[in-house]
Amino acid sequence: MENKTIKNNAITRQEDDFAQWYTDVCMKAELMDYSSVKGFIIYRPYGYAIWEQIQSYLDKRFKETGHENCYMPLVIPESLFNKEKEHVEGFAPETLICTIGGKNELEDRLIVRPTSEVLFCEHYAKIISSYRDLPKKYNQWCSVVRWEKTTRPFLRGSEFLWQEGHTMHASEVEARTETLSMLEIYDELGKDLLAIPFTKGRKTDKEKFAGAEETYSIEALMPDGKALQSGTTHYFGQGFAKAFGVQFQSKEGRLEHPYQTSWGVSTRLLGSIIMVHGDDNGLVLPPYVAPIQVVVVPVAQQKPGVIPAARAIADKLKEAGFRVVLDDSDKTPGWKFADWEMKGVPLRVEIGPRDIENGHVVLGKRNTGEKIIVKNDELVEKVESLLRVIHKEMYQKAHRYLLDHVTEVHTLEELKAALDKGGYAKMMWCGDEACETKIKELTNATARCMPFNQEPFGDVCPICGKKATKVVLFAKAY
RNA sequence: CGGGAUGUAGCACAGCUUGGUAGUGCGCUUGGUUCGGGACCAAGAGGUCGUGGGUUCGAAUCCCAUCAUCCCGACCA
Repeated sequence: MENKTIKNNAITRQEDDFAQWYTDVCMKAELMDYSSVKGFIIYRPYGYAIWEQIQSYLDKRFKETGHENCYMPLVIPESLFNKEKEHVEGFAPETLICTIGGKNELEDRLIVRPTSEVLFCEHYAKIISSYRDLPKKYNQWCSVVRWEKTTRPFLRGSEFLWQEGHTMHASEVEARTETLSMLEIYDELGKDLLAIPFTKGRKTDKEKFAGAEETYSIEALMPDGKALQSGTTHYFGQGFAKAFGVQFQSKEGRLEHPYQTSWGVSTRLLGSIIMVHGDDNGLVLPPYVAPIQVVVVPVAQQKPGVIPAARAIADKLKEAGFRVVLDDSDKTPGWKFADWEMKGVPLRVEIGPRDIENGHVVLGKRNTGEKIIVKNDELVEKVESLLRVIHKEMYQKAHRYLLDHVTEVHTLEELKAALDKGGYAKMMWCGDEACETKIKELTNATARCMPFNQEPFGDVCPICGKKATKVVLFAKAY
């Protein structure tokens, strides 16, 4: 038999060129396409459908926890944007500004929102006057624009889709609780839907959001050893409220500034999913975020009875609540197998004359390649349990990788070695930004976060030798 | 924004050095045979050579500019 291992639509192998592999998957799995403007990508239906799954999970969680959706304008007058100093300095270098309306030059130029803090503040100032008006817990689903210098699909775009929650609270405690509980929801998104173990922690002052008092993040570790910041929550204190004149009268009759938070995740999550789970055959989607959970592939479909049997199986699974597609296109089965593997569909049902005769089907697991024969009357239960198993296996695989790539370091040499290996270098840190900067200069790695489980394993900062009290994770980042 | 690489049919590429009628493979269309891991035969369709300018009788080919993509560095979700 002739060796036919050369595939028509093969993608670059991960070990040959991980970055090219990533781009190949984005394109070949039909997640996105490039547009004619740098950094602005087309979210194709299959890619957008993954985002819709994330949206529907989060939207439900947000509403359950008392948040309301709204929509703010696309543009911010420059004069308004300039009110909070740190915020402006943080975002000014990457704003897109509209200077012409119709045929006239604008007096107050319009910034295409890079984030909407100032718009929410302006509005909140109008509608909040009493403690009875608090808390205000708004969220919006939208896109934002940041004029990025180098861009990559999903990971860093000039425009990206996200949700941004903006809340105002009467007390500091309540706002701080909100900041942490939204981070928790993001973490659960990883556990429930994306099969990604996130590392939760607080950002150092150097890495925090422009204008925030505290920033927290979920970080995901990619197979090339780089960390990807996948979502952030911010505690603002009263900074923005003061800058924008948001005030309320407390129960005691005092005039006070409310305490504010904001939080967001973006389509960058698609990048996390692609890299964390993907393999040399393409995308591997976690079952609960997969737009298509089961694909039914008929074999020898021209033979009488095969298509109807395949359709009956697809219908049965749809009725049971799974997201199912029947592929009765006139490609060969081998082509379909490879194609749906590229698209990362978690479970495949093969059904041909032999199966029909025996009253069973063949199930193929995308994540392991394993094939399982299942009797027709056990199919629904088996699909349900297999999706659960696949999710668990994918989470555990990613979790194992994460655990294998956290290295405790006590010296600069160990830090460098750990970063060369890839993943997080866990270090005791003195808290001085100068040491952080030095690490960046020497290794190009940044402080990803100070993880929540702070178990000191030393008391000397490897950089300056002074007393170290904080556990920090350093890594190269996307 | 600095350094490097690449833009020729939907995709992958050859042709460029030495200027002279646009090529190959895959994909696509039609018909037929096939179908348990990317099938086969036959006949077809499809390209202002990224874009703009220049040199030339003549430019995919030489020159300049510009745009895009990828990689490596400085900024971010």
